[in-house]
Amino acid sequence: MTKPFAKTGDMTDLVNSLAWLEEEDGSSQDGDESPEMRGRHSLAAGGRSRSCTELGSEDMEEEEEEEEEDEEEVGPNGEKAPKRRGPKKKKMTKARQERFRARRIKANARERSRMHGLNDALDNLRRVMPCYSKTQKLSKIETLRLARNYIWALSEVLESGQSPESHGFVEMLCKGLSQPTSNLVAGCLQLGPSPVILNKLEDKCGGPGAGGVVAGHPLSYPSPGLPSPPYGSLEASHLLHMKGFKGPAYDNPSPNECSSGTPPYDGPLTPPLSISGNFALKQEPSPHETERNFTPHPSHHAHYLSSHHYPTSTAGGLPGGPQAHPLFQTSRYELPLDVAFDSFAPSHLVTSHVSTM
DNA sequence: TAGGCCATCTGGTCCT
DNA sequence: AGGACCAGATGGCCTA
Repeated sequence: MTKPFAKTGDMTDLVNSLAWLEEEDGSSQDGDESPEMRGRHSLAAGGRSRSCTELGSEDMEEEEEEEEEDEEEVGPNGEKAPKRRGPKKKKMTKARQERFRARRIKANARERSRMHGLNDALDNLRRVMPCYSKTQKLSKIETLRLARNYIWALSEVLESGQSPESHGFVEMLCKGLSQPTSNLVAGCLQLGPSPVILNKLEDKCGGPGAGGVVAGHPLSYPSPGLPSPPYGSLEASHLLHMKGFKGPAYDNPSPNECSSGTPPYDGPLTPPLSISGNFALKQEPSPHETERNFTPHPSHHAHYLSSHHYPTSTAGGLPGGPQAHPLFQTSRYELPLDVAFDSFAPSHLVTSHVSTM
């Protein structure tokens, strides 16, 4: 942080601050600093410089006051500058300084937890996005963009009966997204495990096989000189959604034709207004808990496999497509996927909404 | 090594 | 006075 120093630019302040810090340094910066933080700040220089500047600013504040007390500021040319208006700052006594410091520490902790809350919310949002992957997280900005597009696209589905399998749907999803994210979304929709989608795409692209789909599908968003991304996943709930969807212009013959392995949702219909209830289901445990409980869809395996390479380094793709990978046959996850995803699916909202229309 | 993304600290502002 | 929110600054990590 340079701001505080910019105030005075005096190195002696830094030295003083350092001295002050030496006394307090034992207790890191905040008493409740998380292990992560400790890790991040294990670099003494980084953490220390922050503390220094921070403390420095306080010390400087104090010194400034002392210096300015009852003195008229003198300009560079010796002329007297007008006295500073406004209420005089209170003298920074030691006690006041400590209180100030304590408040700052508390404020930092609050700010940290506030940001954690924000990030948790963002994570929850990621989980209901079409291309959720635990390992390949969308960036914050991309998550928000995709969310916006997703809402937009779903609205279109509801209002105009546009098929969620249509080009338009994917195009809406990808609007304004970065190339890699667009690729990811397109890849998800192309290579998701849902036979519905695969069949449709195969019809459109003429030719079975994921490779063909990727290569030839008009929805792919090719990076110049790079192959289309490859694998990704359509979040299972979204597949459910698509399966169950019966919009006005939806021509999917029957849900039974979709044999993705996930039965159509036939539980109690969620009223359209149960958004909160729906998301209440997703009051997922803290990230630490989800670490343990995570129940990936097969498509998540694809993501898991590809995540470390996505998006641009996946030059060759998986031979035979993600579904051919052994991991899809030997899942190490035991929870029944359907259950997990039924309770997981934000698609209930849309599905039930549509089905009651 | 540059650029993107992120977590954190910080001071300012507004509100209670 | 204190909390919430915000934006700027900074430095670390990762990837192309």
